[in-house]
Amino acid sequence: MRSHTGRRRNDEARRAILDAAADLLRDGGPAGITIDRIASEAGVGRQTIYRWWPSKGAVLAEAMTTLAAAAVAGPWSGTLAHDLHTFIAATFRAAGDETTAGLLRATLSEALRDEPAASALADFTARRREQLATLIAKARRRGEIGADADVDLVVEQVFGVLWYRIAVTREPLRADLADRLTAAAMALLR
Amino acid sequence: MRSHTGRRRNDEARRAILDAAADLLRDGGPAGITIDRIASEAGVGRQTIYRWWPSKGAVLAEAMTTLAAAAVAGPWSGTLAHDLHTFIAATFRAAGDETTAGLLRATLSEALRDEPAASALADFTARRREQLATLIAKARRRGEIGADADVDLVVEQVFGVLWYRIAVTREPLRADLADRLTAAAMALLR
Amino acid sequence: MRSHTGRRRNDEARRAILDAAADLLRDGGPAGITIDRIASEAGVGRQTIYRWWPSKGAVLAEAMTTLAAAAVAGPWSGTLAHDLHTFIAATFRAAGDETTAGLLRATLSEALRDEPAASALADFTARRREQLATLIAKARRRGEIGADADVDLVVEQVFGVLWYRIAVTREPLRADLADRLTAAAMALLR
Amino acid sequence: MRSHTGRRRNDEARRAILDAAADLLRDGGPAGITIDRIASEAGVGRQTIYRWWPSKGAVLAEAMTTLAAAAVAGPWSGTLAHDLHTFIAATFRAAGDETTAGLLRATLSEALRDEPAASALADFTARRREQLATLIAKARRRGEIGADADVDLVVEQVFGVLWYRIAVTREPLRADLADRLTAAAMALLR
DNA sequence: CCCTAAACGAGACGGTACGTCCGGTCTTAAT
DNA sequence: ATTAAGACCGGACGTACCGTCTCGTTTAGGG
Repeated sequence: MRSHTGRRRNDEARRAILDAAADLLRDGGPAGITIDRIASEAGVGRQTIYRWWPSKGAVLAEAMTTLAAAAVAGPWSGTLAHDLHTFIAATFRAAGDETTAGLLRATLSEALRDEPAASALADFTARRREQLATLIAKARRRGEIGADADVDLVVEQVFGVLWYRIAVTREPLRADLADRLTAAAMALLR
Repeated sequence: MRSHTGRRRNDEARRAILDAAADLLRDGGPAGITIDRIASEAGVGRQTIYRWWPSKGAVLAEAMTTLAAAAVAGPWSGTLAHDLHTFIAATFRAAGDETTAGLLRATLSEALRDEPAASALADFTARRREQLATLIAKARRRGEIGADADVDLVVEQVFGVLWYRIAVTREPLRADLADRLTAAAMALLR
Repeated sequence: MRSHTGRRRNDEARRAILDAAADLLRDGGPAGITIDRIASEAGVGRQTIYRWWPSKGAVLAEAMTTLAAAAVAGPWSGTLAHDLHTFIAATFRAAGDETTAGLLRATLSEALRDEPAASALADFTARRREQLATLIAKARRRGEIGADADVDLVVEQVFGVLWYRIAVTREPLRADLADRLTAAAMALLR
Repeated sequence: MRSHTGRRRNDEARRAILDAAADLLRDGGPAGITIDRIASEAGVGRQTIYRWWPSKGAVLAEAMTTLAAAAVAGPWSGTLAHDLHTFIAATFRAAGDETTAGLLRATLSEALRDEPAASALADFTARRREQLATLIAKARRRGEIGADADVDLVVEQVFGVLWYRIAVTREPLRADLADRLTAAAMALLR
């Protein structure tokens, strides 16, 4: 039994909801996710979900963000080729996990039809792109790459391939794909 | 009023359904699409849809395929750099059209939760990848590119960036993006 | 399993709904009645109820009318004293049955907060008053009662006492009450 | 602003709650009454209501009792015909007021589905019946009426007609109805 | 030429999920 | 200890869709 927190938001309930969303995705796939099921799995009233999130997609997006935030790469060596590979490989490894992949798919599916989910997903992905862009920008400041390299395109290629596999082809994200993408990125950045 | 065709499939009804799906997408976005609305917009009984398509996603996928099939590139010059640009630019131009983009989004959203839609989308995208791969393979046979070029990766990068923009960031697909992608692809293939 | 009737209203479903409402009242009292429970007890989708009745109260009112219509009095002797007693006794006997009484209470409770139920109840009770008034009017035409007798008041007294016991005091409707009411009515009409 | 009374029950809050219940009834009818609304209209926490009343119906019943207690009849002349008319006319006048009528309806509606409200209503109506019965009993002791008069039935007829109009037909309680009822009662009592 | 078979528009049906509203319980922080 | 505030769990409400079904109509094409 969860203990009441009076007129403050109950953080245990919040975590129970996010966990329940992730659990249900792992078991039933994105189709079987409903607010009802999340609520009953979390032992929570439906209203408690609607009090804090505007829609199902927003819950999924937050669950996804939480899970993905756990998967940070590093440590950084200071060499672009190496750090790029570290970043891409870690990203692909995390996204390749079936629970996370399911979460990404379900969030994307909601985002495609629900505005709050769309902006939550946009925030999340923008932050990820920025991380990668920052990594490359540092290398540029170190003089490792040319001033005219199309950094934004490389960034979009990396995440483009990631999401294309996750959402469209559902091919597994194997480690060698990260290697090949890193090689291509280095070739383009010089 | 549409005329009855007795015990043969009524092709006018088929087209009316696909048109209605596209129209509804244009007006209301992917969220507002329902079988009911497609049926009543097309002046068709719901059963007529279920008789010929297994699910809403399959209707959307066919509507998308029909629309996308109209947008063929060419003519081919026989030079990779030029033909690649022709292909990518035509593809991006077609996908950049708001009706088509909505159709892609809606189909993807359905495909993420519905098996028939998923395989229809997989077929469609596989065919597109194959077209691009064939284009490049011809250039390889002509000796324009190295034998060890990572053709599949280039193909995935092109469509990855396309779908990433369509589905995730919703940034417009401007012509210069096609240029930059072509340049990057040529750099990787050379 | 109930058989489909295509695009015609399914009368078996209608009866199942009314029966379910009556059954639930018998078992659980007016508090435990919900549209959900009626639907699942009747083996019916909730929408099927909303398609044909504007509110829960309207369902209850129809169930009540159906049940009450079954309880007709008679035969008529042509003597006011006797026929009045027949009518009142039959009415009280029917209303005294616990299922019917529960239905009357539940309908009244809904009618007090829901317009469709209120007008359904008003119709039903108006018809009942009219039956009694007609009975007395015939006796007047036969010269059994005075021309200046306050017939409407007698009618209201009879049904007033009935509903007062049903709704307010919940005292049982015993047979001797019908006798006493008949005697009082005859005294006022004579 | 209401002043705190520390660890003693705040009687101003009590009155605010009863007033709020009556106000909401006047404005929105019995359907729109909720504990939430009563609380916020009274500027009171919900728990303060539950601390002192077992249910919404009990609040309504107390509000009703309070309002009805204000409407006392009299003065008494000592003649049955006159005093009976005084009582009935005052009762009907009070119940004919729309706020009071709404309160009676709402209380009855709750009483039909909620035990505490039912017994509060039973108490209230029993007290009213007793008042009328006492009035008639005094006349009997004075020898104004026969020893075998069916006093209880007359009492039930008076309140039966009152509640029947309030709850079932919603016809207005006009003054002439009180006159006719008094005449009928006198005729039955002799 | 008729008669059966299939396709069609229509819409009722059994279900499931939605998002809202309310009831009754609990805790906090202020008085 | 009582109060205002408000989060919490539970559950009913009325709506929107889904996918299935049957009806009555229309035409095609085989006997």
